[in-house]
Amino acid sequence: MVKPIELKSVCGCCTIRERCLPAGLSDEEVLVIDQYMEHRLPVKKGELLYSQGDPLEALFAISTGSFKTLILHEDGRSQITGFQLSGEIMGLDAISNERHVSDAMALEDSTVCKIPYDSFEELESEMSRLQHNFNKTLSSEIVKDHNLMLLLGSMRAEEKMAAFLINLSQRFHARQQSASELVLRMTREDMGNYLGLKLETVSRILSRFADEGLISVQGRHITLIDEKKLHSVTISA
Amino acid sequence: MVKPIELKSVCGCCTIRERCLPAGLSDEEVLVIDQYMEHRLPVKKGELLYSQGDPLEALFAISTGSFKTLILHEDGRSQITGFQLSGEIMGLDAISNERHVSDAMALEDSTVCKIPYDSFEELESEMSRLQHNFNKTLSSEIVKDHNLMLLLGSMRAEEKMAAFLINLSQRFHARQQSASELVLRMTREDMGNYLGLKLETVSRILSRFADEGLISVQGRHITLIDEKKLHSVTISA
DNA sequence: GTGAAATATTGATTTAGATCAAAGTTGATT
DNA sequence: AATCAACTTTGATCTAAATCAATATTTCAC
Repeated sequence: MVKPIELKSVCGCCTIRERCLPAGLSDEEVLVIDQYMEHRLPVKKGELLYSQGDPLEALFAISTGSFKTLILHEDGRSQITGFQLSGEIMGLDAISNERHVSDAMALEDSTVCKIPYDSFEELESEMSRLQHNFNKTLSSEIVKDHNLMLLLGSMRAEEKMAAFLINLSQRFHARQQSASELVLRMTREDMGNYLGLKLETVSRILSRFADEGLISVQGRHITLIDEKKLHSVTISA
Repeated sequence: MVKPIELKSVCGCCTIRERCLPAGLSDEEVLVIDQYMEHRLPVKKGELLYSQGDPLEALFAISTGSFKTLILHEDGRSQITGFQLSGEIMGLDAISNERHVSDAMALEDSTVCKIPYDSFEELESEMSRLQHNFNKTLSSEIVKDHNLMLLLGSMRAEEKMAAFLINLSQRFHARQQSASELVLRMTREDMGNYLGLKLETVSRILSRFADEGLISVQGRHITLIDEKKLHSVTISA
């Protein structure tokens, strides 16, 4: 009889291991991290994983599904700061003052892996590779945010929409999903909020792109038809 | 004769020590970090500390003066991602893929302290307090960026300008400078770029604020007169 | 100190996207 | 399968900010 190896390691056998926090770690290291985590907790569509003001207890990695994160202004306005897909880490903005400053809402029925932040910092000091990864994770978030600032600050509506679709396409592709058949999980209003546009503008521009043969639109199912042309929209008025 | 103590520790005696990377570290720890740094390197107004594409060699802390950081889009557009003051760390976005993705330009004659990134990561694994601080530093940058997204995505021009002035005022105040007498080091165009506005709009709104008695404007010297009213501009149309 | 270049202000006009409004469409729930 | 609520599309109109344009002012190099 063959002896089962590492039955206990959930991360070790996870299909997204190399696109998640344990990327590049040894099996032994992953096994250690594993012990501190809660794996694949279900979150129903529309549920909040955490909200503004909650004390930081843990970081979350998306196992399956997707989320939106948003911050609230005192006058009631909100800004969606990102749409997160599998392998992406949520809660990073809470490290700053040990309280969440954003809400994280599931866009579909999802599962997340949870690691207490205290444990995480301990593991970090024991595994320099984990520390290195985490610095990169945080830095990538900053780069991503800066790119969104460029989009929000200087792009026109069509350019924003094209950039958004291309970005989603690339991220789906990295997850072995189709790069051209996009199933959007967010509303037109969410897209607009994220891009600094009104929902009507989002709708109009999707229709226009469809008229021009760049994409086809059936509700939230969008097919990229001419990705090259779509890309050219993002770099020229 | 009195024996001088810790003559070698530059950070140890630095007036901004507690608002900089060594915040909260022991004198011994600071002394260690000190050995790896180059202190108070001068950077002339208009000079680039690093630019997009440069390999990440070091992180920089501003000792005196100020900088703007900006990213460039392939079509020539740019977005200023921040204005940095003393004690703030620059180069964080380069950790992600070990290359700078932004330019950092001195807005006035300035001095910076430089720490090689390799050394920094080693120090981090030896000093858990430093690691903790650095996680917070990176997270704060993310929070700051998210707030700018809210501004760029959903605020009107007047609200943006008011929020900008209040933010600068607070940061000057934290540095023992006047919270009401602001000496701006950036052009109207820089402000506009940062806020997603054109320079004419920046100029007009400053004039309007002055007409309404909220501020007074003499070129780049701006005095906040009615800060309460100014704040109310940021939370209501 | 002088002149040129860079920066800032103000006015007139235009326009991209917001707002207001009215149907459609989708999908969840009973 | 019917119903209701949430979401989406499309049209007409409005408006905040951009653009175009003309001076004014500041700054810096010589």
